Amino acid sequence: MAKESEVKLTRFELEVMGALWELGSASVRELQERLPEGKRPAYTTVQTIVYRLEEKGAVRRVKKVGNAHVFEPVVTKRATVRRLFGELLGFFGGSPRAMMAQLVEAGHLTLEDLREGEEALARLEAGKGAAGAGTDEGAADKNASKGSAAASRKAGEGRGRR
Amino acid sequence: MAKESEVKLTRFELEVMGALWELGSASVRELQERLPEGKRPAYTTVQTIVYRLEEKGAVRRVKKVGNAHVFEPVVTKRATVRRLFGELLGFFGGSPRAMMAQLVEAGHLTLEDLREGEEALARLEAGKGAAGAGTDEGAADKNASKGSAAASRKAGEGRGRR
DNA sequence: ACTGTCCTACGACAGAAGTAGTAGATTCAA
DNA sequence: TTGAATCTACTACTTCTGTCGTAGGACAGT
Repeated sequence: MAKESEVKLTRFELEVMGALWELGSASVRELQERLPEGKRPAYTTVQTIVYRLEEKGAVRRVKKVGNAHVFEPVVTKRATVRRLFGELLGFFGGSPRAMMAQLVEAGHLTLEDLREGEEALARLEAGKGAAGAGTDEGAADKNASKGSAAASRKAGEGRGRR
Repeated sequence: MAKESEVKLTRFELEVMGALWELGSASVRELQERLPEGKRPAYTTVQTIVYRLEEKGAVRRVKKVGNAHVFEPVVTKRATVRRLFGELLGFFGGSPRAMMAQLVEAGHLTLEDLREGEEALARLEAGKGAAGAGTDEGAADKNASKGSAAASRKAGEGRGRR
């Protein structure tokens, strides 16, 4: 079985995926508008990226709103972060410890951050043993942190004609 | 001043830099041989990468051993890890905490790893206040974890004749 | 002085990535 | 039914990356 987490994404593709993970699902235009002002490419540029992401199997179109396709992530943020984290680890001989040390020394991680990690660990310990928990994976992240305002704007809003 | 940490490195370039950070300084051949067997490209391929790294200002040639140039990193591992880590953070809205949580949940970080972080932090607390500590940066990492056996092999070894 | 080995400097290329324009189909509101 | 506003599906181009090959220079040993 072709591991979905095998897909290699470029920086820009990751950028778009990031937006998509946030929105949960979105149209090309929504994704474009979600990109930081500074580096916001033309609509068709984003479209191309989305198409390529589709070819790579990282996203898929789920429905149409108005005449626009709405895309949804296929590869999870989790799986992707895993991969990227792994690459980072590579620089430390695969030792998370060595990495932690440097991150802390460089001031990227505070005591609170570490504590949070421990708490997460505790939470995990507590709520496990039940149904298939653990490394889950499988479907797109449902952890859309912010407003999952998919399909808003003008694209298919107050249209009920016919 | 042009931030040296601004240099964008590709995956493969990072791979080579990783080898160079380990060795401290090395010739093209040494770098090539340090790459994992599976994906060890031709000598000239590595050479090209090194040249491009030189153009980007990520490495520089420090001397010649025999007739081979010896390169040394200019951008630090630390600065690079910082950048990459920052990119990862981007997926979590810049919140190290959120990231820690996910990393822990995904089983990438164990309690020991977190502890190590805390210890590093403690060490930091303890040994600070003295000479220029802190976020240092500036010169190439001197933390060559393993054998900094730069310039070994045949390239300029047992050649003392004339 | 000759020769084999190892480097360096370039030059080439194919494929990936980034960036967009265009023609034609859809949709929506008058 | 018309027209403006959008989209989609291509097509195109330029850079960037990954990969090498080759010609010619340096050296070390014979």
